[in-house]
Amino acid sequence: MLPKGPYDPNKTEKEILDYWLENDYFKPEFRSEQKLSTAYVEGADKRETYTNILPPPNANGNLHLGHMSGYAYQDLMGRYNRMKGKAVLLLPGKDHAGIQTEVVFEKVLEKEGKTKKDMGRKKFYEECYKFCMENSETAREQEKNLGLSADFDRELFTLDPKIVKEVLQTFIDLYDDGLVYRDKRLINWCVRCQTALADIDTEYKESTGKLFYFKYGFTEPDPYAVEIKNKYAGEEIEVLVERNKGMKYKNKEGEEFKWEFDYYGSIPNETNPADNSDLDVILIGFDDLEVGDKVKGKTIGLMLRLDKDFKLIVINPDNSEVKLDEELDKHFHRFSKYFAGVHIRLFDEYPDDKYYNLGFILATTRPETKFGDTALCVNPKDERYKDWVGKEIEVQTLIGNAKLNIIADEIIDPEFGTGIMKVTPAHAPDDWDIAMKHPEVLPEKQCIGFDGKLNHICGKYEGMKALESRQKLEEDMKKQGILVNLNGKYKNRIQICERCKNQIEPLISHQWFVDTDPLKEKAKQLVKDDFTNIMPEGKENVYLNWMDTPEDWCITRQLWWGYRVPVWYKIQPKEFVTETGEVKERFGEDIMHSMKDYKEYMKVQVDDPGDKWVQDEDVFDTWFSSGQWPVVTLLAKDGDFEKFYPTQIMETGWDILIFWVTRMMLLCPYKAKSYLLRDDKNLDLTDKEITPFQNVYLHGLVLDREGVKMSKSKGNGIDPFKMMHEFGTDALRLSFVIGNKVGQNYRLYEEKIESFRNYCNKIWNISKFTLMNIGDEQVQNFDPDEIGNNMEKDDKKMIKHIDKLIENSTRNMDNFNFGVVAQELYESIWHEFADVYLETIKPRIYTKDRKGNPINTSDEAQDSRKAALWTLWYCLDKYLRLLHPFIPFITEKIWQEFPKKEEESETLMYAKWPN
RNA sequence: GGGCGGUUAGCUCAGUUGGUUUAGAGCAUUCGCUUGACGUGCGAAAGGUCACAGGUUCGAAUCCCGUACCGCCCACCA
Repeated sequence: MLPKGPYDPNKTEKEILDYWLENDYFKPEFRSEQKLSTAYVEGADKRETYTNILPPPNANGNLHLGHMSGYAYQDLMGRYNRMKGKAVLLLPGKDHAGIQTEVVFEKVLEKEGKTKKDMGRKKFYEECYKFCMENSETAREQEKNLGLSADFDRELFTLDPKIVKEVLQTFIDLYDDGLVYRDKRLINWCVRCQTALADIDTEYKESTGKLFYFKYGFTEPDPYAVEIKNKYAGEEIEVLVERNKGMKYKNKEGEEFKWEFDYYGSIPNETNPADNSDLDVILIGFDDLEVGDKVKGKTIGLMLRLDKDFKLIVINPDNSEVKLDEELDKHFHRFSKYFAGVHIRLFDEYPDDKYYNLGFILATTRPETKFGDTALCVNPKDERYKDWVGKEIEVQTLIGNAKLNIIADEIIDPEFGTGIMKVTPAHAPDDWDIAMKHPEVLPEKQCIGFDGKLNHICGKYEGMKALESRQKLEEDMKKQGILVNLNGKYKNRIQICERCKNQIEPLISHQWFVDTDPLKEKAKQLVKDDFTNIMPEGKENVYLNWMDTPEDWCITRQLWWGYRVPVWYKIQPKEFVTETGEVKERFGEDIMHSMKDYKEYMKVQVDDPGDKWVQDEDVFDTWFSSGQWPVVTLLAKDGDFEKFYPTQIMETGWDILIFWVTRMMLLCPYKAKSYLLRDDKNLDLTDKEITPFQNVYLHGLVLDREGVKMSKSKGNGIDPFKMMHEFGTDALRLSFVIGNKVGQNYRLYEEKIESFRNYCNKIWNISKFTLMNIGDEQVQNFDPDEIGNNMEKDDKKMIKHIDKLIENSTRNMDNFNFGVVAQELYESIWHEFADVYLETIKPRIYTKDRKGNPINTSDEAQDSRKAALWTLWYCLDKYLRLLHPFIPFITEKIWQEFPKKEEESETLMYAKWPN
């Protein structure tokens, strides 16, 4: 008998959980003596295995709703497969989560007034390990409370010695196979975290900044420009209006465009000292002019162009309305778009000859990287700069003169800025690529250090933080006449660290990289050939697209928390920047070695080679280890790999498809292969044997009521444990699943969970009603044939309905349509079974009327009653089985009281899925 | 710039290889109900041109083409 009153989840769950755990039901090795149990095995266990290596949550904090929703899916699939007769292994774990944990733990230390540096590497590692172990314990309890039927004795931490051993071995294998290498390269550097980051560990943020147009002016003033300046500065002159609005020009592609300007003229009867033609004049502040008019104005400045076609700027002194800044800005942009190196000098602002030099105008958002420029680059098709390509120029900078090559590359967009770019290979990814393509461009001239400050090659700016120096540079460039224009509201996107949100500084440094090309090929093919199937289907494209990006994977991080790289150097390598900004690494005798030469100074092995050898300071990217998770977890216990690999499913959120699933698909097939070939190099392995999982099920993210992703910082999260306490774990689990489909985000709020609490209570009451009416009857032992003969129309209809439901449910479970299954069950049990069937049979099953007089006493009525009771029993039996994967606690509790055949499984967990 | 998803009742969402039905559920709304499992309930009601426009079909929310709007991911912006 079930207790009276509404369903009490808190009490029941504890009782049922203990029951499950005490009996080792969560272990794949569980065997039962009961013949109807799916764990009943005669002789050796030859049950098919079903394995799900669970995504390990980060060991640095509490579990949240997102974790819980994943567990709900993982567990329901596990329980379903258990009921289908498979030996089910759900293998739990906890992730050390490298950089994230280091950041979190540093904050913990900060509160205690301690720092990482004070503690030292060893102590820090130990303390952080302890911190993670404590958190893991809490998380483990929470996982258990959710009813997650995982084998907790097999739980692993990513820094567990057994795991570490295998992860390091993978690195060594990759090295031996030439798939990892050490290289000096431009990487994303987080100045706050003091580590390199892979592209994927960075984000972009919208920002409004300044776009600086500055001049790389030639070292000598242009004599003609000086001559014009000296002749006309401040003069009143008469100008002949030459042309009017709408003159047509041809642009660099040969297309005609309309060059709109206001007024334009020439100085009659004068000789241009530059080339003996009339000197062109830009007129500002004159109205309604006609060609042929003569006007008087004051010369206020000179527009200089790289091709020496100078233009004098003349303003109408009588027009007080003219806004000079706007007018000049307009002209600057018009001219710079079509002509090389246009800039404007105002006679009174720039009286000295030295300002009248020619030079290139460049646009940049990061003037502080100027000191690292090693070339100028233009588009090869750009007519404006064609003649300059291949030449070397000497230009003025804020800290002295510099020589720069002018090169051409398709990557340059002629439309951007002035169509000419400064190449700063040590501080910008595109520039680095250009330097790699053009051997004449020096790639390494670093002017910003790992501390994010300008270094010694920046002269008086040394020691300033990159961002701080920008203001100072702006002032100085203005003072020296180098800044020719400034767009103060330029919108761009800045790259930031995913973890700490500080701006990324691209820097050159030595790191270890995985040559991903061959691994990506394999990973792509495994999915294309359906050895691994990704759900939802649409995400397969995302996966394949990522596999097509050619970039190698930077796997070293300059942290303390993680797997220390198993590489030893003869003398500790230390990066430094030479007098000229070149990045070097100190190896023994201060020599830069090629990769081949490295080997003399470097050993890749786990054990310490002894004196004079120092271990690499770096640790591996956390994804390098979690990317091997399905293999290394199974290698931790003897025989597991052989038994459980490849696994059947990887269930995780779609948001980490790129982060994690891709990495597993890169490393697991490789790792599985290299493990299997350890003893027998000639083994012939099939793709089916090495792929880590047959299916990838990507669940949606949990959103709040408004459709916004739940997060700590927004404070819109729901505490799953509060929900479990208030409404029951089954209700919470159901709320993740019901009416939801693969890959789709879904909104969650209390009322939803509450409604499933009500549903559980309904099931409770239906069961109470059923058991109460069955009473002492041995329904389970009734002869179905005899009952069939006595059945009435309602019974048959109900049986037919439930048979159809079973068929649908099984098909949908197999097709991963769990939301549909749960919803159909919901509607069936409530609106068919309870609302209709239960009500119609009441008159048949009661033995007494309202007054207590016996009824239904005739043989015929008794037969009919038995048929109804049997049907009740039959249906509830099926419902309990079908519902169990979704709401395990309440169904198990009812199952315990439910009339069962003698050989039936004692636990619903191993009761057969109906068919 | 490349890709993906969504658009169905007031709100949140299902709709399972096109057809069992008048397109369903939950929440909210209205009316009624101490009916012997359940008020965490029961009975009833109201609420939808399935984004828009075309096509395929005996038949379309479902398949195809296009449009609009919303959301997301990736790449790039000197």
